[in-house]
Amino acid sequence: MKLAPARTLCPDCRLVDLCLPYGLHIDEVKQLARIVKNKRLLPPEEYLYLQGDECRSLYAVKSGSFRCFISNADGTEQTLGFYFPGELMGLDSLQHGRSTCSTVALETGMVCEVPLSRLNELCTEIPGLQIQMMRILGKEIASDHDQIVLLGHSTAKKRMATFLLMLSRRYGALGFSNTAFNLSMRRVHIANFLGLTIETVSRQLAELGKQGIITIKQRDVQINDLDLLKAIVEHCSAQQLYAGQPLS
Amino acid sequence: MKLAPARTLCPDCRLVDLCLPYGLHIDEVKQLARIVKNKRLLPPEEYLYLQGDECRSLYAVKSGSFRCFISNADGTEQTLGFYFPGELMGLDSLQHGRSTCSTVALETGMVCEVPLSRLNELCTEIPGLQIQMMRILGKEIASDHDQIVLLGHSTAKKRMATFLLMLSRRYGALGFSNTAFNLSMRRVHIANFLGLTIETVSRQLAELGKQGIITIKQRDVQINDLDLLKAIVEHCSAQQLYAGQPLS
DNA sequence: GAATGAAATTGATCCAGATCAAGAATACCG
DNA sequence: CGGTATTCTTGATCTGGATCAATTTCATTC
Repeated sequence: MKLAPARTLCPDCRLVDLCLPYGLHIDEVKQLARIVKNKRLLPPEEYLYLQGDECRSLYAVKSGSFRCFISNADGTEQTLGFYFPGELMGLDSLQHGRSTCSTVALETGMVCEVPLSRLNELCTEIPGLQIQMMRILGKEIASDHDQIVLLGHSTAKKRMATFLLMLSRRYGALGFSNTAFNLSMRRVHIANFLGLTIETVSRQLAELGKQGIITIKQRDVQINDLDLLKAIVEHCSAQQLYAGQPLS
Repeated sequence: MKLAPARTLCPDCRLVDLCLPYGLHIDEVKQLARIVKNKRLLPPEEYLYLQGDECRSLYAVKSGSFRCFISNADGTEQTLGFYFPGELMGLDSLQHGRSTCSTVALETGMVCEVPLSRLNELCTEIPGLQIQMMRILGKEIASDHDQIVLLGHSTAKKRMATFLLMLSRRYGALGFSNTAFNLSMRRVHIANFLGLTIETVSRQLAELGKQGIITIKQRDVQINDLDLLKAIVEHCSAQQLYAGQPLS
């Protein structure tokens, strides 16, 4: 998922309208580009930052995808989310200047580092940038809320369907197909994100496959019936949807 | 939980160091106080705003407590969190100017309304205020992450213990006792917040009572052994802690 | 292309917490 | 104060997803 060549600056970046500069005037974008430093290329499995690290920057995803997670005292992990191009990582460190989670590259990826001190200064000069920061933070909060609802109230099937639809929407927004994509994360990370075990993830994917709603081969996903997937999310269980008609 | 008389302005409010003005100079606090409007008194069960409402303000809790929740299509609710004095409600509406959740008073409470347009203006004039906003937003994100971890990975007992400790910490921070307090929410809201049923909440509380860790009578909670409660959260199940020694 | 190891699938069993079903305690109100 | 409606507790049973246990599939390396 490489969207832009490495040295592109914000004004020429394809992600300009999906990222921090959204809504800014061209000269404001140039100002912002001036404070962005250290574009960094990360190979798969490399950590961007670790839980507890001092963290005085935000990181925008330029290409690739990332996984953010919390390590518990008992050695287990909880995946908090996945990040795709145009999204801002490290927002939780705004609280104390220290990250409360770790972030790792799922595939080769590039990030743009935005030092917080410079960003704060620029926010006072460019009101639109401050508004956009608030929008991004509000969005992060709203999406965390969605995750809380998902983990608090849903069956395994609904969690799986919600996950696939979330990927579909985000890939679509980036200009990729919203019905055929490649999972950049392993089953264990999906399981971990959805509060399930890998066995359950595997079984749910298999069942969606048997019902013809998706076709899945390892990491390759093809969504055959987006509406049915949405129906699973809106109602509760897929069985109900099929009541009275034979499957497969 | 009435901390301050109704008409107190920010500079004289007891919550000044727990709320939005934290870290500001006295004249900056006065500037902030000038944009705060419509202190509103809400009786129990009254809604501050509804899911989907246009929402161009943030609301600081001055007294009382509030519950924030999302209503699902199937009629179920997910409680996202509880708000106590000094905390800021409505942060998710920063995304689109529309609230993604409903907020309701649990008991008689007072809120201070902070119009977003004025707040944004003031943030460009007072760098400390902008920093504080970022801190508050980062804190909200980090606490949502904690909730995701709790819902994704914990037994009923651990959820219950975590909940009690969270209340203990927050009441303590407000200057109240951190070992004896009154629950302002019903069992159903606790259940709903923790992704459990009321029956499970009731049973877990009863068991903590039998073990002598807490004493609970309806809404009155007395924590007898804070360390043991912490141990339940850090380890996994209380049974392990008691291995080998008779209970009660 | 065979050998090794990691990741994913599939099957069998188990259990924590949900659900169902009474009761008990408390609050509300005329 | 008694009657009614909520809210909470407690007990009995059930079940979705976890756990345990093989396989199978895929990726990597020589």
